[in-house]
Amino acid sequence: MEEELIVRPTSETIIWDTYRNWIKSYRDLPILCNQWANVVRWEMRTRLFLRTAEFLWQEGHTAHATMEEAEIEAKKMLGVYTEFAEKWLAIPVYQGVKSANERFAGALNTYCIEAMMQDGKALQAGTSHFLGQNFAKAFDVKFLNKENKLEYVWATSWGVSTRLMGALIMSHSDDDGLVLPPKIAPIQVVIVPIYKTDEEREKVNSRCLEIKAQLEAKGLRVKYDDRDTQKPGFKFHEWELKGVPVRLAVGPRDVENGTVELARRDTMTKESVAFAGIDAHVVELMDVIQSNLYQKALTYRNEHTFDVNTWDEFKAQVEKGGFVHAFWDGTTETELKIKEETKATLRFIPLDVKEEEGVDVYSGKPAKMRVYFAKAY
RNA sequence: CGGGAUGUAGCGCAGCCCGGUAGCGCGCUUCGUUCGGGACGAAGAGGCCGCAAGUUCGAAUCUUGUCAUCCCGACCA
Repeated sequence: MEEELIVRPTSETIIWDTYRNWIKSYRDLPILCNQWANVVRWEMRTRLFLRTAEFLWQEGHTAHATMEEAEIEAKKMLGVYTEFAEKWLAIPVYQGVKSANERFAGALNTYCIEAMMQDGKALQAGTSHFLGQNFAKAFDVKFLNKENKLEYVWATSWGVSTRLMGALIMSHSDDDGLVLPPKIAPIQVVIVPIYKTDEEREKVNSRCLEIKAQLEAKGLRVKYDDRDTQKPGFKFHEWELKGVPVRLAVGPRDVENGTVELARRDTMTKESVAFAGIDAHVVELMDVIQSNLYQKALTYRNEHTFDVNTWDEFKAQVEKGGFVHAFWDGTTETELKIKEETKATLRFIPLDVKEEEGVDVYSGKPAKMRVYFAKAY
């Protein structure tokens, strides 16, 4: 091949090989490279969307002159991911730090956001690593600082992947299909006309077009399903399956009465609303649905997070699913034993963990904090 | 990689044990009646039975090989 093809599990080696050539002075710092790339992993067992042998992800790599600056960057990106998950995908996440055992190889700290799926299993939704000077040393990336001294750079890397699509699906969907938060729904509103005769169709059609124009003027993404080949009931189910947040149905009676039938995907409720002011009503509803989905997922997550104090409780709860919040003595040994006996992994140490006195739920040794365990994807 | 299973019409499956030249549901086509929550009736179209050998008068069915897919088993997005 003329072009070099690189198959990789992550791009650190490519990036750092390049950084060595790019970074010479403190004036070259900080530096940030962001890319979307396909990466491959050897997976014993794959899982659609959540664990695939090849996946598309976004990865960022930064290098800094100081440790502080790199730490701030790593946490900043965790914040960006948190905001995206919660505000856009409506998926509540816990922010945490991985234990030494779960840490990314080569990182000093691995920050993560962890979500709870509807089946009670945890899912890591994104990570941000504080790499310290490890990669700089491994790839010999040094710079001259203001004092004219040679120093290794401090680094971070962070990423999210198409796994987020799996998280989205598993967080909100129900037996009727996909449920999409308005902010990311490709179609936010679908309009379905109802008619029997050509005459009715004519009337209903112009009303629907009117509504569509009004909604689009407000910046909404609207689909007018005027297919004459499918009947209304069929269309209702089809758009529900695809997760469209709001459906408007307009029939002869509505045109007559100046109303529109409005159905919400998140609550599966229907109501008759006035045609006048429908645009403002729907715009407002987008926010209502967005926050309702988040709230629902948050309630679910909270109801599936349990404080546990004994080993028996621990085992029983892990079996049932959810996050288990328990004292940990801080050793890898205990962490591995717990995993061996329950298949639960230490998901994270909360970012805002508070020190408190306790005894480890497994070893009975003194513990200084509670951490989160769960079975995970 | 280890264990288990499955490949038959566009999709989901039955038939295989007890060989006789393939059937059901959905979907598709036509006509009529329907049309505010996945319509109904009637008539149709559609299949080298994963692939290759073998046994047999005859193979979707038995034998062997081969390919593919799925599920289960300790992971680092």
